[in-house]
Amino acid sequence: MQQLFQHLNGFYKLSQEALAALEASFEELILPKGAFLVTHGNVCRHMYFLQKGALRGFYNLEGKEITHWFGFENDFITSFHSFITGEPAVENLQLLEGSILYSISKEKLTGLFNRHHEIERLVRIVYEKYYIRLEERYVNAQFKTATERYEALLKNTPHIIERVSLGYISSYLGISQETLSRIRSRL
Amino acid sequence: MQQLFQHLNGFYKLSQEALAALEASFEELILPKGAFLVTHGNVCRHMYFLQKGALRGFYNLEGKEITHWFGFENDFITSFHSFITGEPAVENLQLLEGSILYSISKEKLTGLFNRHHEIERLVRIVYEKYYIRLEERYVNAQFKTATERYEALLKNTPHIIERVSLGYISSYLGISQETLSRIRSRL
DNA sequence: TTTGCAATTTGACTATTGTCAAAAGCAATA
DNA sequence: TATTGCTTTTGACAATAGTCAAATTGCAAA
Repeated sequence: MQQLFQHLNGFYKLSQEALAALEASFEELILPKGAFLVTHGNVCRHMYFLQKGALRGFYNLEGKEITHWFGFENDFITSFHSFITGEPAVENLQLLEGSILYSISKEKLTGLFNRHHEIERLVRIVYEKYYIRLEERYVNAQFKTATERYEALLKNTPHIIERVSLGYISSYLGISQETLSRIRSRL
Repeated sequence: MQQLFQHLNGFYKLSQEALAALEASFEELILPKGAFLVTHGNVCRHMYFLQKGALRGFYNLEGKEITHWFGFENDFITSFHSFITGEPAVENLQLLEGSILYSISKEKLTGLFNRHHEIERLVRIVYEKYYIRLEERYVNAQFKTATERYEALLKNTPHIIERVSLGYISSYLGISQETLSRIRSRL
């Protein structure tokens, strides 16, 4: 739990009381490679913190799996759409490695918001940061060529390339595996 | 101001006190077509609510203007990256039509957060909703073809096509103007 | 080591999109 | 009505990326 708290501290410094309340609300979760946190069609009622491990988010499009997201150490993870709206998730979240996570239900989180203004502030700040990050990914996706996107991945998140198979990465980059293979051979 | 309050009400219902505090903090802004809310290289210290009008966000890439965003009635507008981090904006925000806006400084907003937990809650909820919206745009950008992206635009936000010139729209879709013109002639 | 399977690369060809240049359409205005 | 400037369309060709199939590589189980 120390790792989670330290990470939270990077967003906003909480009081001892708030930290104690959080500590009582998170549950540790140890899951094997291949396990699913969220599956398509089901409502996702939890927010996860990934302490150790890796996972991918993917959905099905015309029979093919589209990987749209990777999560690693110190990421907050959920099907945001489902968690926020309460509607069934359109995507799946699956562990790529055996992982250690901490989970909190939406219900408990809402309760914490009511009792601790500062926890809601922390989450507001986390959303801000995640928003900016997503905006950057969006600009990358929309306005860069396949080669530029791969180069950005090499530069900004090389750990993805080291820990994830090419098939998933090419899907994540929105290009075919063959094209990615050719890009790599050219660089 | 009524329109802003009604819009906020759709996210979270504020008390009379909080509304009064907001009312005292927002400033009306009437600007002509072509005016800039934010320019590249300058820190954006305000959040805007667009009551009437339209605008685009764009940045320069290798001499070309890339339009990455449009704002219309009832949108919250800022250079999120700059507003949140305090760093200089990389993009410009320019009015496409004469517009009526309400503006609040980051400083005032932070003060409101401290005095009114419920205002911070409202903003947290707005961020959630904007996050989901951006996530959808991201998936569209990364995994759909040019034709599909244009069709999605027609279906989800037809007002954009009615009010914005093709040159901006093609840039927004991440395709050349000629390709967009050909897509339109084929449909 | 060898075998078997999955991941990755390569080849040949097709489809999509981009680029540059020219033409057509449209609207304000002199 | 003619002129001007801007937006949109069209044509010809080049570049980029996708698809399908086959070869190669890498790695783990036997």
